[in-house]
Amino acid sequence: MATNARFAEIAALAGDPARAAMLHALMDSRSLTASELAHIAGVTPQTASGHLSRMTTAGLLTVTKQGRHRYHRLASVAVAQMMEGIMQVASVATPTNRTLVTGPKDQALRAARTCYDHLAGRLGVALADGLVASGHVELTDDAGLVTESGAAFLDQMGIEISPKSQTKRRPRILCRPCLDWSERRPHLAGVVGAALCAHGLDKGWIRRVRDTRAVTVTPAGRRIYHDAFGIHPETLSGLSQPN
Amino acid sequence: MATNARFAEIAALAGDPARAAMLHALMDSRSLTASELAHIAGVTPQTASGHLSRMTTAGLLTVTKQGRHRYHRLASVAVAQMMEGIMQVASVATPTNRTLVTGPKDQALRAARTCYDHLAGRLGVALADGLVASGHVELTDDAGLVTESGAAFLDQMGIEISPKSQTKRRPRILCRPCLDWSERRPHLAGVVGAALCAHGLDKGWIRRVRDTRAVTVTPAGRRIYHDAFGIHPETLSGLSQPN
DNA sequence: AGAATGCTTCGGCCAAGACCGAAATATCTC
DNA sequence: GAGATATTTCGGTCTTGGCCGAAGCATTCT
Repeated sequence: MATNARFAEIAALAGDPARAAMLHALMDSRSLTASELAHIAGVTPQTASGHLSRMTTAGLLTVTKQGRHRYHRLASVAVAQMMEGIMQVASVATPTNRTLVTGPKDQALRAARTCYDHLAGRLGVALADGLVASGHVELTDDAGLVTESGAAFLDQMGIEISPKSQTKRRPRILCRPCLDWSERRPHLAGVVGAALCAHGLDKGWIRRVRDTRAVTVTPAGRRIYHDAFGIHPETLSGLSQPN
Repeated sequence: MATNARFAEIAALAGDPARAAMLHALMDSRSLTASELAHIAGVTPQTASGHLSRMTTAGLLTVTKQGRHRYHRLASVAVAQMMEGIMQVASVATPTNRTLVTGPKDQALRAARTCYDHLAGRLGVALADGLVASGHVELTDDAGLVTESGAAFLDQMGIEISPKSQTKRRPRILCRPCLDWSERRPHLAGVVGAALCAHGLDKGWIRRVRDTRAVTVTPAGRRIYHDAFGIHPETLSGLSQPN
């Protein structure tokens, strides 16, 4: 069975600690150089080079050469979604229920992080909750949709979610729920999730923490996320530590 | 980073050919004994035993002991969804675009198969297409929903999609799109997909092919899938070979 | 009880591959 | 062109882990 071999090949590539660390680092949907990835994975450049070339030929990564740098990024959203799936399984407690040791770095990720192109962690879940509470979004574990009021709300906020490819003049636009591995509750992915994340970064409501997927909420963000999105101040206060 | 280690552990477990074959075999959401899985994976019982115990303690599988048999099955839908994600990535052509060799067994899977709890392959996609064409379902790559007419249609067909947990009296019920790895088009998963699959098996519209995830359409199914779901007869004719 | 079946544990073999040091290629800088 | 930086290739070591044969439990059958 050829498909089985390819399945195993892909999974095995994700199954090495060094490569997994690289893939995780690329989950913020940006490009990193080979040396940066080597540093992140904690291996020498030679070793990293081997890993990267294997992942590239397997179709997990794509490379863009720029001068003497080679920028690597995930080859497709499918790769990111595959990783979400693995994280989902990895996050459930084992039968032996060993408590996962969560370092400070991990704490920051649990507070707020990007998940490829959208927001996750407590912030992501709180955003989804706020939009659901105000009737702008309907969500289940399986699917989600933006209501007409939600479409109007997002439009008013200046958040564009109707790409040119949106040929149908359907009143509601669909979004994708993504089960949060740290919170075990759904947050917003898909077109809407990506738009919310991009817009937040653009407007300075949130800011990336250097070298991680973690983000922090700025004062401006704290204000707008409370006023417009209805997120409780107590929730927000835990997401703004600069660390 | 503890989470990274666990991520790699899970992915590595799925990344071995023998284990991958076992997991694939369990994707029909039923339980198989250790020896059956050993046979499927093409390894001796001892080897299989080791694999199975590792996957069980890692939380991928659960075991139910019954007499001298041990029935193994996927521990959760999360595991099945993780595998869908990996298959998704594995199914895209590599840059070198090597054509995947598709044996007869593979052909049967491409025609119609179960994907954990719902239908996939040409049949699954055709079903989704039919429901979309008749306005009973709306689908994008990101999300899907059952329209009011769709809810009425399913109800009339005797397909129950409102579990007791459905506390809200919302008129439309949500479903989940699942990108088909062989057809590269979405089919129906989630509550609705599972209900359609279970109902079809129950009514004898489709039948499982022994020892595989493949299914075939019975004459009764051919009739109803055409009359009620609007699937083109030419599409259906290719799905009924008994083999 | 004795035999057969299903499964697991133990011990040893062996190949795959992760890793690094050294050296070779690119590319940019001065 | 010389030197610095980024990345790859080569060669070799060493650990991991998949595999099976043999033996050991557990359960069921007669």
